[in-house]
Amino acid sequence: MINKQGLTEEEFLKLYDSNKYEKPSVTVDMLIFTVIEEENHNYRKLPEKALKILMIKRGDHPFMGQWAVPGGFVSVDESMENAAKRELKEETGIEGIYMEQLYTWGDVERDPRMRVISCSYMALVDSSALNIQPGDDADDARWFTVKSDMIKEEKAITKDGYHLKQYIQIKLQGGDEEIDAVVKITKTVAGRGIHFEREVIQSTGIAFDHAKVIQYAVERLRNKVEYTDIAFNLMPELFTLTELQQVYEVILDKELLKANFRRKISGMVIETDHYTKDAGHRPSKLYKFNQNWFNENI
Amino acid sequence: MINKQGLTEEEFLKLYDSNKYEKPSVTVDMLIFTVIEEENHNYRKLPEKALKILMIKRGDHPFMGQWAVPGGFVSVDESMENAAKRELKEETGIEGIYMEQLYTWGDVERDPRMRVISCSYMALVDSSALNIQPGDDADDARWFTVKSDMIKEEKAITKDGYHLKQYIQIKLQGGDEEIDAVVKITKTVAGRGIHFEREVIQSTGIAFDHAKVIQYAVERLRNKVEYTDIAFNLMPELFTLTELQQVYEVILDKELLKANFRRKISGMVIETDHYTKDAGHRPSKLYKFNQNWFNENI
DNA sequence: ATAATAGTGTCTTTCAGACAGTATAGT
DNA sequence: ACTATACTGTCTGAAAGACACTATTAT
Repeated sequence: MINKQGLTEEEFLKLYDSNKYEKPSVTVDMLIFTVIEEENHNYRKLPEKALKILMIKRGDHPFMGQWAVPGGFVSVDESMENAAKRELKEETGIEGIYMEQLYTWGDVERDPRMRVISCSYMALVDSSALNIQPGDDADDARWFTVKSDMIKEEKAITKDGYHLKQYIQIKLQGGDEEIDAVVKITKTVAGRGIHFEREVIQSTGIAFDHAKVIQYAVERLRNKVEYTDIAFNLMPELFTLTELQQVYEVILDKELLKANFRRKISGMVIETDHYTKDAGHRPSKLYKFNQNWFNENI
Repeated sequence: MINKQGLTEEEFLKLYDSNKYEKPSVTVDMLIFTVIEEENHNYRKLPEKALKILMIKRGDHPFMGQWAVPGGFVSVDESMENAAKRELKEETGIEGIYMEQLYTWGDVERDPRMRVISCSYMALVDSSALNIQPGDDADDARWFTVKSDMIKEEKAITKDGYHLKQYIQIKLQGGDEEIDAVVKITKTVAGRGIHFEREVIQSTGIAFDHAKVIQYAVERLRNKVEYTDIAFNLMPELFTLTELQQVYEVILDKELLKANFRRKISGMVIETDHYTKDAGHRPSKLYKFNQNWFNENI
């Protein structure tokens, strides 16, 4: 077939100049979450758990000294998913874990160096795989406890709708570092039109716009925990139902009733013959993930 | 603050070379859906509705003569969302409608011209705004009826899990054109690892990998219709509950029971004093969208 | 009168939330 | 015996599914 300039597809492709226009840079950002047990002092009590995210201290400008989510540039000859896997491995040594694409951030002023479009991925690691090796262009890699709480909500009525503003505080705590930020989510309703906007309005120590990326990821994780089996990616091979419940509670940031929780997840797990021991109280049966749950249910 | 090379942030930014590495091109693709009434022959019967997507006939290589979703390149000085809005307006004349980001496709061989990363957006238009003007680099723009059906499902057990392959046929029909494709979705479960892959395995007349983008969008739309108010973006200002139900049915591709449907959406609508007339049967009350539904419920 | 749609009432089943109760290891 | 956890049974109310019934218009 020949086009208007009289070229075949082969000729067209040979003549095509892919550098006619200036291009943005593309990066991938990895939000790596895990749930870790905190220190325990009472031999009888079970250890508490906390949701953690891996952050890297920036060793160079811009945002030097602040903490950022690991990530890097996508080169022209690798797929975005492979770039994400490569970054994950380079910066943490972790491989073969659960990963899903979150969102692509395309604002113009995200990076003071140049125009950068960033595609964020969320990865979930089970707490047993925790050998983090900081990469080259980073001073330090560290797990931070994540807290995400709505601190204010405002509603303003307009002539044909309203604005709803939610202020969500992201608090990260890791060792001696405690950094936080506030993300403002604006929902604008006008007539039948609905529009969302997410903006970092305050940040101490969290680099770039990563506070809103983290807030988005936590929101997605909370949603998905309720209706998928995503939480099992945070569990070791064998686990007790109480441990599983703790993971749900830590993500949802609320307490659940044991009997109801067990009823709800009963189809997603398979009993084993193993038990915990030496716990200072009644031992608990160990369970494993039921791979077939999703297909039985949908 | 000074970095390892002894540069301040200002100096660093001045010296930074953003063209060290070759960059991929970035495009936005717009999946514009609407629900339109089909021709009606019986004066008494209500017209049937169909889910439609806007496609553009490619006027040049590659995929010349095939149909593609509207889209275009993101320039370095516009945000991705603005690029999406601009494309929407340029190619269709439509403005100010519902739009959400869907997914970013990052495979290496998506476009024979060069490496292209494509971010897809879904837009929903109400059926009353239908003045489509084809843009410059397109021969023709047309609404196609969308059908998405699973035609085959295979499960193969492996030593520590299984592969689940779903074959989904995308059928587009618009005027004299009838084009289709098959998308294969592979779910690989190995141990606790889960991985999804989406691949176009057959396509007649649908350009690039757009068949899988459309399949993904329809899946998302079906999900969101069930638990959000997204369907109202497809409705005119005033509508009957039967029309609303038809929109739900067309998206979900199944019939719903009237009484249950009305109970379910009762909180999302507000009664008006208006009625339909001249319909060969009992007139119907007109409703409008209840802007406050989401906030009352969450 | 009739065809076709508009609109309501209610029975049943399912599921989430709340709570009370029993069981069992280690010290 | 005591403590902290493991595990189960059941009541309640809300929501989803199924179905039967009444109401109203243009022709």
